[in-house]
Amino acid sequence: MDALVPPASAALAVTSTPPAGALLRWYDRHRRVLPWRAGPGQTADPYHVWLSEIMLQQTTVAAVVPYYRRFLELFPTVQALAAAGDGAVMSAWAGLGYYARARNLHACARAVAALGDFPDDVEGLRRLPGVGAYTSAAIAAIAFGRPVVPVDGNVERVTARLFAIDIPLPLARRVIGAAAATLNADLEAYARPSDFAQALFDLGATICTPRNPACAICPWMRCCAARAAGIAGDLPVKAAKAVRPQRHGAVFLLSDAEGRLLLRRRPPSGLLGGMTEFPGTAWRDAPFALDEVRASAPMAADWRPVGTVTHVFTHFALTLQVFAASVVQVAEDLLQVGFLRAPDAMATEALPSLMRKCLELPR
DNA sequence: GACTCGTGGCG
DNA sequence: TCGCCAAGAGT
Repeated sequence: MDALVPPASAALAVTSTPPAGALLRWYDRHRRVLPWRAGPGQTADPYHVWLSEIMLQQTTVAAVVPYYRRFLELFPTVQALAAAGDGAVMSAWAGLGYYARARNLHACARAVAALGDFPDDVEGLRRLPGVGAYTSAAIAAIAFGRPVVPVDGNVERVTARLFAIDIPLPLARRVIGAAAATLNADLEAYARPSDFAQALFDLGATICTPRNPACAICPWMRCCAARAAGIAGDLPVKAAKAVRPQRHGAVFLLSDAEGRLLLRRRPPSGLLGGMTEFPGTAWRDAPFALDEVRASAPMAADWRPVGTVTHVFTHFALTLQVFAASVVQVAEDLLQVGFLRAPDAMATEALPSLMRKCLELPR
């Protein structure tokens, strides 16, 4: 690769802005109906837009929808969310992943409640916890009609293809971002920032998809450089990913005479920060031998192996050996850091999916 | 810029 | 089966 002549230079010579009108007309006809989305010609509630945007970070629409509905039931307004307890918020978020989002969500709600309302421009929004470059632009465009183009994975992909930018990500971010920012130079886009942003999302989600893009029915097929070159499906180019290490651990399901289970709280930050878990060993590269496991158990008991749980995190895979035991009474000292919960109270605990898998093993 | 940080669905 | 992927942010 010749570093002095970036491959995108030729593509960027495509100076004509893609016609926003074609995309907007397509959007008016084919827009997705989503619970946080306002109807045609209506303006969405900033609280709804913000909540959905936080939930949608690195998360599919299908996964978000039930959580979004539940949050609105539990916390109908940003003030209600601000006034809620940490446990209620983390419990409602449990299973959705990336739990720093939930902690920042709560902090952000309190900040907005203190301000009185959401800031209505990019700069103000950008200062809120959990609101970065993308999300501030998305809320500003969708909820406040600011003429900005939020660059998420969809817009990144659409833009890389439109201009045939074949610089590998993440190096290509700046070039793609600069190209994306030109998309609303078109007056029709400038006049409908909210619809234009969401049209780009919908295009990326339903036509300009990562694999097998449906170029034949794309409203921008005539101005797409990648399509013309027959390489749409190959863009954007991504850097090779690191290998995912395999880690190991053991967890203990300890129940007392009343059937209550011993839980503990994880540290407030880091992996699964602030979430509930069953006590267990630290996680390490090597599997644990049985005698090691018994020495790590929270208290002496008749520990039975009940199975194995595998779980894949973003940067490592985890295999947990799960052990169960019943005792008449849980040792007093364990309740210094841990606590007991009845099985029917597990639904309202902030248990991450990893721990739910442990709980669901037949014992 | 490079890491960290979840989860479930899909080809 | 398994790697890839999803409306990224914080450090």
